[in-house]
Amino acid sequence: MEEQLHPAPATQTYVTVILPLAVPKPFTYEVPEPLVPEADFGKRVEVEFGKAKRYSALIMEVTNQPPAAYQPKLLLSVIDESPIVNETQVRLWRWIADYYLCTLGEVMNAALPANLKLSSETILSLSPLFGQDFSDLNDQEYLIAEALTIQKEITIDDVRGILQRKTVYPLIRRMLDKRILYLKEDLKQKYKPKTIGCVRLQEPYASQPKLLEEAFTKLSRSTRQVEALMAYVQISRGLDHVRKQDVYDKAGVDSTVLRAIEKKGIFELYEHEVSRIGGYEETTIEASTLSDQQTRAMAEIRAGFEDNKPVLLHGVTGSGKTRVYIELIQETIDRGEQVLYLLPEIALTTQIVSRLERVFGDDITVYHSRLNNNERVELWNSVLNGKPVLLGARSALFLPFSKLGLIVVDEEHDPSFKQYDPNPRYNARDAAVFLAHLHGAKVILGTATPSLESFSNTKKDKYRLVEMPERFGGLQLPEMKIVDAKQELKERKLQSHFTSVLIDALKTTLEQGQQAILFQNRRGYSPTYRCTTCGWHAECIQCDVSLTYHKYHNNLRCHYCGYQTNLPSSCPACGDKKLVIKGFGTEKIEDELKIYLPEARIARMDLDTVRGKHAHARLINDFEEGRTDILVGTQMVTKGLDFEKVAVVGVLSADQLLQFPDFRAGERAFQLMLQVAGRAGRKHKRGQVIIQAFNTTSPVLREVLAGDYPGFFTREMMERNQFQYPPYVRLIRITLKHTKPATVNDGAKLFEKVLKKRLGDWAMGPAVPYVSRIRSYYLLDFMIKVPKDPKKLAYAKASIREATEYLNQAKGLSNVRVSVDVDPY
DNA sequence: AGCACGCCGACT
DNA sequence: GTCGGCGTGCTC
Repeated sequence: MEEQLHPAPATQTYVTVILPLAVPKPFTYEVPEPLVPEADFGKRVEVEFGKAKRYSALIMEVTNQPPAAYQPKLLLSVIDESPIVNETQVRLWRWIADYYLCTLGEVMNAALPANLKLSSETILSLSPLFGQDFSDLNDQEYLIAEALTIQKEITIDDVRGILQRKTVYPLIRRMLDKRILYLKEDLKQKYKPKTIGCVRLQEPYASQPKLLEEAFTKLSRSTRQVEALMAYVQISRGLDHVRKQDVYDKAGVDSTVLRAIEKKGIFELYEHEVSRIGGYEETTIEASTLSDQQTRAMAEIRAGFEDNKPVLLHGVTGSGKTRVYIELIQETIDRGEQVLYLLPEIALTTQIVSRLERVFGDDITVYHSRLNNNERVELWNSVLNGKPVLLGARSALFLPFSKLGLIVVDEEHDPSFKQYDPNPRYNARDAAVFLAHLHGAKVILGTATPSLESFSNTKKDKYRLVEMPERFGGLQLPEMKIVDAKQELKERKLQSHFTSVLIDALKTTLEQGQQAILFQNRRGYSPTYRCTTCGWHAECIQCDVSLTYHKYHNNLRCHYCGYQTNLPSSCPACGDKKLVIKGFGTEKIEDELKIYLPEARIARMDLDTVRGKHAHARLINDFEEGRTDILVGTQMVTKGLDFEKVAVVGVLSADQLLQFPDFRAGERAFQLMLQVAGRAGRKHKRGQVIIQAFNTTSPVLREVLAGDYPGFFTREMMERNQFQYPPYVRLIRITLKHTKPATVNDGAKLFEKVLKKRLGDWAMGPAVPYVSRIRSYYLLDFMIKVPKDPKKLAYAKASIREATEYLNQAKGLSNVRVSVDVDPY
């Protein structure tokens, strides 16, 4: 028997991988012999793609089947020791890619935290946590660390140069794991503890106010110290925590004074965690027993779960839905299964989170948009290791759950569960239902104002409906009032945007030491900069929209692309200097309110004022602790906030909500008004809701007034049926874009031809959208209404693909971009 | 998504 | 004569 020097391997191994790019299909690589044992599903691998690009790709399949048409490249390395995703996750990805018409790579991009997606250009720096102790490092790690002490920042390509080798990802991953390296962006978001410096009295003064006089005597040698103590006493009335800063401001002292008083045993300085622990539901949420209503709801929910149906929990604000969730979560944890609790992003910073944290302690983790990349990876791993409860916004859907038992989608109706702009344009609520199906988990969708989609699903017995119509503890629903602004205008009682009814109510509120929330929808009513002579107004140079005036920065900005410019001193069109700011934004409301209620402390909460990392929490904290009387804000004031002392809630202009040019305007208006109304009146007192409107005849207003969801549902469904809108049909919006208007037009004509040939009058368009140009791209929209039938949906999607291919094969039109939005919101 | 290849205008 | 504009097609 002759001996072979190089026995050929019996079979060659290949892997198909997803690349983190918008390439339509998976790619295949050959696995070099030594890497074969490591190459498994769900691990990342380093691959060369194109001429010199390297990416970390994800293994989808290991096979012995060589590709027929080409010779695959070799895999460079296997990055992970164990898989970072499981098969269930990838099944969800596939469903999303298929349902929402995008590539797996795009879904993967949305799903994986940035730290798990290394590429050649990724910039590395030395971790601030890593000292100068190089003794634990091996030779290669040492070389990189040394280079970083000299250069501060290097790219992964630089690492290749330093080490004189091509495969560096596994090494870099190990160094990231060991906290030697950081990715650059992490440094931008340094960890800041969520605390504010506060001051309080030490014992015995804290519990015996009578002794304060003695304290004043003790300090009498220093006037500044007396002033500080006096300031403290004045500020502290009715507050749980007094900020050092407030004492500094009021008494005109600095920290040395406070520290001196601390030394004398009177003050104590401490850091107060900025948690928004509210007063109201504390007692109800943690009550050990369920109310009758909650008990009944639990039974109905269980019955729905038994039948394997998602449950829609329709409970008015204050009915104690959270208490029910807690019960369900506890049961799930006790079974040793995981829970995913989805909330709209903005609601993640509110009281509901701290409530759940108090109940579940370390079992709960919050997945925030503000986490940095290392924290994200840590969280990813903790879910992988079986963390029981995960609270997060829509992207939390992608975390590596292994044994999910329950998904809670809170505020189910909220439009922010739908992502648009970057693919995948998925709806997290709907994807959650599918994810639950994959895990055999239960789903509960909760809201005070169900979306028409979900509610109609209960009518079709696709979902099970559970109702909680009463507020917890017999709380009364607020008194609702619609004020006719047109009438007041006639009677000359209207003061700019405020009716006399609203102003009077606010005055009473302030006199009684209560608080108020005013809601102003932002969309379409932002302040613009106009010339009074010729009517010119400032427009974005890249988008077809007016620029919005921002008082805080004193400049003009585009809300679509972020473009900003200074105020022109004279009109660019006619040269006149009579330029004015026109509009009706929250900023303007705030200013004008100060005229009518000069003594009120007013704060504004909108996209501009909550931009900073802690700004949002701070606004809420101030309001909660009584440092503000009136909170003026946009949608965000409607989300998950409960304040005890809110006596009045005002909706400044219902007209704006109702007149919005969208088939969902009525639904949105109904939801928003009821949500804001839910903020009024808590523990002791019945609240008041004042809705101002010029046109008071809309049926939606009547339904809001009566809190009549069934009436609203029936009427709205009739309209949707009449005009063929969801939930009666499925909508798909297709947007074509190009930098040249003529090119999009030509493209749209071609696209239309194919689409209409296949889809007939399901297809509508092309139409110029409301905003016709964004970031220098001209847009044209098609809308497709597909009957609710899976086969027809598949046919419609195939037709869209065909039309897109046809368009991109046409000469001169290949770079017309086509984006598809299934179930647009 | 990148990136190279390739074919037509304003410049040393 | 070349530099460079971006339209086109490909990447295992």
